[in-house]
Amino acid sequence: MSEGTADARAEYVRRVAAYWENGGLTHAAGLILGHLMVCEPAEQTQAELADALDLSMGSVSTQLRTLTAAGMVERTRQPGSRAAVYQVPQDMWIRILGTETTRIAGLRALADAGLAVAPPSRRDRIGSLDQMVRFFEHEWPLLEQRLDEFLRKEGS
Amino acid sequence: MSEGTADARAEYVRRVAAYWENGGLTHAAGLILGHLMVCEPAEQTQAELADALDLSMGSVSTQLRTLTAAGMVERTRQPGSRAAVYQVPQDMWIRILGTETTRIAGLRALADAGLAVAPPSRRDRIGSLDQMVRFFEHEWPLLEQRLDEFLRKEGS
DNA sequence: CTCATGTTTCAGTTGTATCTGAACTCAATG
DNA sequence: CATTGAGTTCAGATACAACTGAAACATGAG
Repeated sequence: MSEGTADARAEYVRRVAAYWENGGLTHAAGLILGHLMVCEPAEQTQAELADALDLSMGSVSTQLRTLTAAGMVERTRQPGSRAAVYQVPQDMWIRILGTETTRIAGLRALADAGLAVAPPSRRDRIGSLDQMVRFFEHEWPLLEQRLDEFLRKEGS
Repeated sequence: MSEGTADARAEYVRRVAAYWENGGLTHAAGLILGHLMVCEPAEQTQAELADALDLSMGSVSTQLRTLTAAGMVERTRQPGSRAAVYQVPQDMWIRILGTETTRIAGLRALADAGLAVAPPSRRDRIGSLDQMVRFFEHEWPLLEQRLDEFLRKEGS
């Protein structure tokens, strides 16, 4: 039965990896993320990850740096232990949603630059982009606010 | 001056392509999308796109199919003309936002599957994913509703 | 029905991202 | 201050996605 569970976990890890590959991560990064979602204990060393996922230390090192930079993994050093441990931060999703602001800003830049080069008589296309960006510039902060409230009410 | 404008447009097209490449599209698809944002007329044939962007007909054909499937480009056939023309639909952004629902559903599946394989004592990680998904399952439809209102008020 | 134009498909090429393994750096411990 | 284990870096191998060009296929016009 414990083997069955191990298989199920491995299968789950692959599913998570597949999901995130569509989201721009590499396969290895997805595997790490999936493993960190269900492993026991929650904190894992690079060696443990490499071993469990059958990846080289090099890959794990590189991907962990990417994931750490993206705020999807947290590195902590337990005092008195040489090895650093990695885990998914509790607020991973809040961090990810925070990056949406950057994407909206990118669209804002595209909309502004577009106005400058669009044929003067036919600005409807850029105009509709501008409209959409304005909507999100207004709504996204409100949504983040509601998320905060939601999480506070759930008491986590 | 008209050359300056042409250059500025080409530059803009590359910027749009760069933006969408981060969003998962290929370079060629991004170029097409960028061109269709500022070209005159707004409707373009495959041959015009291939010529303006220096792409092969094969690439254009393939990418247009992808973009059409994603709802980011619209194909129309003008009667009496053999060539089909392509353009960005006015409601492109609404269509794109509609696909978010699918992504949320994907996360829901991951959360549910995760509960089944997580170590019973340590469900906090999956729990926090589940929480986030619940939030968006509730909020996303409301956001789409507000978008509808917003667009109606702007009278487009 | 045949021709000409427009479009799709696909085998092959090219370019690039990813992974590995080995050499290297760093830091803690005896 | 030498040793050992952890982690990083990078050159080379591999795999894969994207693009091209040519050939097959469609469709409207004459």
